[in-house]
Amino acid sequence: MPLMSRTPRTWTIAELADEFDVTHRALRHYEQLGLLGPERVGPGGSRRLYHRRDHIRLALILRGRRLGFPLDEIRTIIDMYDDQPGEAGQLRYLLDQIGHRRVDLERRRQDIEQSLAELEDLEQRCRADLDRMA
Amino acid sequence: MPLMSRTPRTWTIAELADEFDVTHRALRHYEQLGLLGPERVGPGGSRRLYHRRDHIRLALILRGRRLGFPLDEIRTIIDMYDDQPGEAGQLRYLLDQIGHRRVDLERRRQDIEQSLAELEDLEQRCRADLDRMA
DNA sequence: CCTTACGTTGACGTTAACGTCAAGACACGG
DNA sequence: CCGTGTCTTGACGTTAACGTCAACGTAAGG
Repeated sequence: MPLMSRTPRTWTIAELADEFDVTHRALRHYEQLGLLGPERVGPGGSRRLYHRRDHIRLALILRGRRLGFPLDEIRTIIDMYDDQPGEAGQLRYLLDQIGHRRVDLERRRQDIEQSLAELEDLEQRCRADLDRMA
Repeated sequence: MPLMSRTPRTWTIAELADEFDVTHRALRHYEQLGLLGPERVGPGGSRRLYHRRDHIRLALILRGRRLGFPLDEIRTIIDMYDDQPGEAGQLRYLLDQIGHRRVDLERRRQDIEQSLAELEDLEQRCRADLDRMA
């Protein structure tokens, strides 16, 4: 009975695109911008092979996209997770970046909660109007 | 002593652009897309005059922009607040749209909270690393 | 009257994030 | 051997959201 490590899965471009519902083209685009780095296999290294790392990064990319972040900003963000800096100065710099990110995200959360509140308010008024008509 | 209504303020394009830190060009753009509708004053109606309605809408526009919504989607959203439909069918349609919006916003909130959680996790690890080094 | 400030309308330029061909390599079933 | 499917690399097209002139009008101050 194995102790850890399930089948070390990999993906072809079609499988990955399928699973995340993005196009082949988009994956190539993310790669050109340095967001993904699939292995090259086959004759002359002509085919892309995606590993768990890419799978994880793609999920982060798409979440960032849903939140409206530009791709190059997304890259610097997810790179923060991958690179484990060993030097103190780098660590401090990273902590600083994290701080900025947090401020940004918390502001967005504020915006969203405001929007939701106003939306629910509008909803109440609509329901009231409907009730009055019935 | 007046009962209500403070000075019914209006804005020139420069004042509005200044207050919200956007460009004259952006305001014209929003107008072309139907997001703003300033009054026209001066000789031959050659100058724009923005009222409270535009002021409010602009705030909503910018919040939508911060959240990454496309401008035409923002327009349909803020139009929901302005148009008070009197007919039952329209009201039901509006309630339906509100539902969609809510789903969207709640998903975004989820994304953001996930991001924040991971960020704080990373922050902890960084601080731990720093402490270990000191 | 001349400059300066503020405003106007085109109209073309730019960036981001892909979409959309075109043309070709490689493997496999029939 | 031939078509079908999957993949590759260019390379050009597209949309959104403005930026950036250019050219002009008007009002105010000196």
